[in-house]
Amino acid sequence: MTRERSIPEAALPRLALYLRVLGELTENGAERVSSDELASATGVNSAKLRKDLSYIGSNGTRGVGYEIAPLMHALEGTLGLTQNRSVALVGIGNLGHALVGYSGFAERGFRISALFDVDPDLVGIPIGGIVVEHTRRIPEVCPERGVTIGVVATPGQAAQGACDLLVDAGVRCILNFAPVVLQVPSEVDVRKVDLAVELQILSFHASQHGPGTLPRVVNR
Amino acid sequence: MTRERSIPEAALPRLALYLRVLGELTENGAERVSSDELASATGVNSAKLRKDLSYIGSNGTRGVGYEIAPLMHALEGTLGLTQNRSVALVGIGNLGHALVGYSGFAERGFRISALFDVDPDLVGIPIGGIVVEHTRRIPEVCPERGVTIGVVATPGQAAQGACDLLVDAGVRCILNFAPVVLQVPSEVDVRKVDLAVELQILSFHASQHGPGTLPRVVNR
DNA sequence: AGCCGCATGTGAACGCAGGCACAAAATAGC
DNA sequence: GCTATTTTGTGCCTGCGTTCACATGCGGCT
Ligand SMILES: NC(=O)c1ccc[n+]([C@@H]2O[C@H](COP(=O)([O-])OP(=O)(O)OC[C@H]3O[C@@H](n4cnc5c(N)ncnc54)[C@H](O)[C@@H]3O)[C@@H](O)[C@H]2O)c1
Ligand SMILES: NC(=O)c1ccc[n+]([C@@H]2O[C@H](COP(=O)([O-])OP(=O)(O)OC[C@H]3O[C@@H](n4cnc5c(N)ncnc54)[C@H](O)[C@@H]3O)[C@@H](O)[C@H]2O)c1
Repeated sequence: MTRERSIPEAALPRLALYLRVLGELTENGAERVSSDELASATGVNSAKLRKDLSYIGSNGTRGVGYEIAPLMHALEGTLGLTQNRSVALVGIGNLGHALVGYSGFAERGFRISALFDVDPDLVGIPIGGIVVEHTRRIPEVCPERGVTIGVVATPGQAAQGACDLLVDAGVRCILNFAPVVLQVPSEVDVRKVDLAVELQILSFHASQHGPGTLPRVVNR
Repeated sequence: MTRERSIPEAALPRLALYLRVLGELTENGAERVSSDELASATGVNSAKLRKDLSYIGSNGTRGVGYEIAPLMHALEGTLGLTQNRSVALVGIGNLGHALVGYSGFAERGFRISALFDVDPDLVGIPIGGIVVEHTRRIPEVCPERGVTIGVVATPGQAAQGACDLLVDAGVRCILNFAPVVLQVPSEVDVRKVDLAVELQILSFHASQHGPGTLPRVVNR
């Protein structure tokens, strides 16, 4: 097995993107694709795309292109999607409910298998087919259900505590929606999604675009 | 006014992070902060932090540190947060509802001022105090309400259409939650939040961490 | 008033990522 | 079987971002 030790971090989101677009192409009946086609469908430079694919082994045929099915398989293998990933969600509020109801996770092989909250009105009732457990049961329930990834969607001040419990439970990958910087041991990987930050970056660009950009009516 | 033309793109999320943490420090009664303190609170290298702050002008005092209040003001000015930003949200489903109810936007000066959907059960009823309009009214309503930023939270196949309407309405900044690559004119700035991609990146790291990482029960 | 210590601001080196352009390989056609 | 065509795979260069290390400048102390 060629365990390539060096896939650039910057390539990972693109690999996931290729995988999704390839899935769409398959639905349209395609079996092969060239790097130029896939590049324009994903908005990625074709040379960069080929280099990305080369990180996971040479799956293409020169003069022809890439066979979609094995390429998708290789991508799934690289991203670790062959083993169904089990996800625990902590904090079943507005955002948590939306995440539970989101079909996009299951489609990519992620199964939400445990829900946690501290609200007595929530604990014990099923949401999306899964009974909400009390947060204190994280260290017990997560190993039972083979949880690999933890999602933190609690209010900010509760996030570090939730994170600590997940880490205690052996979870080494955490996706954090709370607007706090989580402190974790070095072996734990945290990714943060901060929507306010996204808006602030857009706001910066809005300021730059037109210096006096106040939204003006489109002339038609 | 020193309009520094060159703030690295990579620094922007950090600037937003500094701003939030400085706000927390203010709540705790702090008035000054050193680059080392702020660096450890944000998890950023202190030299990088100082360089980031230098992009928006020299707000520090050597031997002392940074005065928090003026620094926050400078950050807000740079990020364009002094003018209250008006946000339109298209697609009021599970995710859309969560976004409407999210207080974190208002806290940072973003006001959701228009909601759009095509569902006849939604159009006309108020959600979070704002009446949902039909999507076709985007080009009319957005300029009226001074919308600067559009958020797309429709299903994938509707996202491009929603995006086009926003662009027609003069919106130049778009935050996209749908799992599609939006096509926009070059003057429009799109940021994408794809939760499935985040999970896939975590999944990759989980595969790398322990080669045979199947979640094992914590020994206690 | 002058000196000392301390934190900022930044020059310079390094490393990573992106993109061009071409060589290598495989197929199709003659 | 040989050549032409097409598309992959990649070497090399360029530019950006990060980090180190230190000079700079300011406040406090005597
Ligand atoms: N709603 C959004 O659109 C949105 C967007 C971006 C970020 N966020 C962030 O996501 C987090 C959740 O947002 P929300 O809108 O769902 O908030 P919410 O208040 O609706 O839900 C929070 C949930 O967490 C639970 N909770 C509280 N303390 C807990 C603890 N110690 N352990 C476990 N669960 C606990 C609460 O019972 C509640 O169910 C917040 O940090 C918020 O800043 C939300
Ligand atoms: N729910 C989540 O946690 C989550 C997470 C990540 C990404 N997403 C993405 O966000 C988007 C919305 O997710 P959701 O769970 O809210 O879906 P949803 O089905 O609950 O809501 C979609 C909403 O969009 C509306 N809509 C449909 N066509 C429209 C159109 N042409 N114009 C305007 N509105 C239209 C529908 O009426 C509905 O209200 C999807 O693309 C989804 O992939 C959702």
